[in-house]
Amino acid sequence: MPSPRALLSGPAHEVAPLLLHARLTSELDGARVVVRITEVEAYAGVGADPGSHAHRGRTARNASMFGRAGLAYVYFTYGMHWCLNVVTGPQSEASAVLLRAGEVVEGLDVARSRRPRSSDRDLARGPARLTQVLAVTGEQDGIDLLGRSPLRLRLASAPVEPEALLITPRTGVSGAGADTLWRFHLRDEASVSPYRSAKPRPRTARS
DNA sequence: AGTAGGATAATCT
DNA sequence: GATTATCCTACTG
Repeated sequence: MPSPRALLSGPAHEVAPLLLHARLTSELDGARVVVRITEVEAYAGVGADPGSHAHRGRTARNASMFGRAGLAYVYFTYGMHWCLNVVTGPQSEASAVLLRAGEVVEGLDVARSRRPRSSDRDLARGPARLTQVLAVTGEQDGIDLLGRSPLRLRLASAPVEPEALLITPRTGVSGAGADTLWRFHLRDEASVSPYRSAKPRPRTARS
C-alpha cells in the first residue's frame, strides 16, 4: 500500500476524491478538534488552470503550493477568511486540493464555542467555517500535514464507493475554469456546502 | 427555499 | 483600482 505522501503526489483531480472521509486533527489553541472531510475541490498548477492561485506562477502568497505534497497551503481571502488546502502533485507542480467542508467528529464542544452562532450542521460547512472550527490561520501555511504537526491529516482506510461520490463544478470560481468538474463531495451528507456560482460580474445593460 | 447586499483587506493589475 | 477558491444577515415567498 502506497504511503500517504505518495498518494498525495498524484494530479490534484485524482487526489481530491481520496481526501473524502479523511480525518483532519487540530491541536491548535490548546484544544483538540477532529473533522471528517466531506467536500473538496481540485486546483491545478502553473499555466494549467485559470482558476488556480498558481496559474500565473509563484508569488509570496502561493509559495507553499510549490512545496512537496502533503504541505498545507493556507490563504486569506475576502478580507476576513482563511482557507486550507493540501498541496498535491509532484514537487513544484503547485497543484492543491481545497478542503471545503467536513463534519466535526471530535471536540464538538470546542467547535461550538469557536462558532457560537452556528448550528452543528453548519460548524464546518464551508472552507472558511472549517478553518474557524479548527483554529487554522496563516500561521499554519506551509506546515507538513503528514508530520507531527498540531494540524494533521489521516487518509481514510478505503476509497469512497462510486455511488457515494458526487462530482460537480467548482464553487466561487469565475471566468475560465468555472465549469470544470473538479468539486468532489459525498452524497447524502448534511455538511456539504450549498453550491454557489461565482458572483456575477457586472454586465453591460441589454436593450 | 432562495436571493441580495454588506463586511473587509490582501493581492494583483 | 478591481477582484476575491466567503460568510452572515435580512429579506421574500
